[in-house]
Amino acid sequence: MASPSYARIYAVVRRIPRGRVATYGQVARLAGLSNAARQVGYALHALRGPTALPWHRVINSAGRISLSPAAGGLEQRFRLLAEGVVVGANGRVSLRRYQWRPARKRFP
DNA sequence: GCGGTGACGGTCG
DNA sequence: CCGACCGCCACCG
Repeated sequence: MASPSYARIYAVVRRIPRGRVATYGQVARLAGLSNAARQVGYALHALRGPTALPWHRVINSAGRISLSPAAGGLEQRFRLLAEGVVVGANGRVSLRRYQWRPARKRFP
């Protein structure tokens, strides 16, 4: 990770509980960043390769897997299903049921 | 330094 | 429920 922003982003992603999901924008806000949803996607993309980070728990605000199947969307779907998150054939996930809702929003 | 780009998001038709 | 547009902003060639 080259920037402190990435570190913050990764720290938030790491807190997403198993079986729950968070949106890119949500991660950005929780990381104390602003209008940085796009950066979150970039930070995750920068991981490339095996990682302990639960990157698959991050989806877009529409409640869908944003990553193309070939680029990893398939794996993401697979991982989510493995932890009990229902994913529709079109990559659809019910935010209503699975979105992570931390007790406190943002950190001081 | 500049312009294109994208694992985004909100709005509008 | 789409798709088109636009605002955003760090990366990369």
